[in-house]
Amino acid sequence: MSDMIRGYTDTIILAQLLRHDSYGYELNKAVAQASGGLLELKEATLYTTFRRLESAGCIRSYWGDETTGARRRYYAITELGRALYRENCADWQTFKTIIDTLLQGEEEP
Amino acid sequence: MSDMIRGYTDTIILAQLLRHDSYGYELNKAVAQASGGLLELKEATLYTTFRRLESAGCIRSYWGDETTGARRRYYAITELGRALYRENCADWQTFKTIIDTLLQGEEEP
DNA sequence: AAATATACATTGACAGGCGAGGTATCTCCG
DNA sequence: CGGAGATACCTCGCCTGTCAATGTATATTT
Repeated sequence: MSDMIRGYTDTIILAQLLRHDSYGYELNKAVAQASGGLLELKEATLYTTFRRLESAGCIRSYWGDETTGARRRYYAITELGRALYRENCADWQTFKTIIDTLLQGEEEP
Repeated sequence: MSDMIRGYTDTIILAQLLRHDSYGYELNKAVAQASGGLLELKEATLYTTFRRLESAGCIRSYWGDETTGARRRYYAITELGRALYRENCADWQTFKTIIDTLLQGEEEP
């Protein structure tokens, strides 16, 4: 079930941008690589998430000054984005504990 | 963000039914209690999930023989349900590792 | 008689993920 | 030169799972 990913794309992207500014294509590769190829954001998801995060004021974008190759839109995390990231990480820790507890399905003796 | 829960209701329910047959209302309370009140399935979600799992052959239902009080529809996990549960648990372990890795957003030195 | 708890169920809205499709640039190979 | 493939961006529309709202019925408590 790949809708486990639901609700994490935001945080995953924010985590990457926390390291350094990045652009869609690169960020996507970084995520794929960091997850050992197990998880990759789909382009449609990636870009709609960028839009969402930007209009929420969690990231901001600017065009790179490539003199060659395709243009790149870079994204940077904002202070609001950092706050959201911290909150989401805390939520993740809590959630993890809850699910771990709930998934201890043990049969009757 | 409560759409972290997305994709786990199935597994949570299956985990409960693995312990013993149960019915909606009771199962719901059990989950709420087990999670320390931090997570509760909404009734609409609960019942639509029952429908989904049943038509997928992962659970089966039967009416309780209450002589008093409201009628109860009990659910039991099937072999298919057990298989799904095992699979989902494995997925959860994998997913947990991936997210933990990805959320290590460290700033540049 | 009314409120509360138990117990089940459906409808319709909403949001996020994503398949499919599209644009443009640059490099490499034959 | 032409075509394939990588880089790089973007959008439309569908699908699916969650959930607020609403409704039913029974039993107990006040």
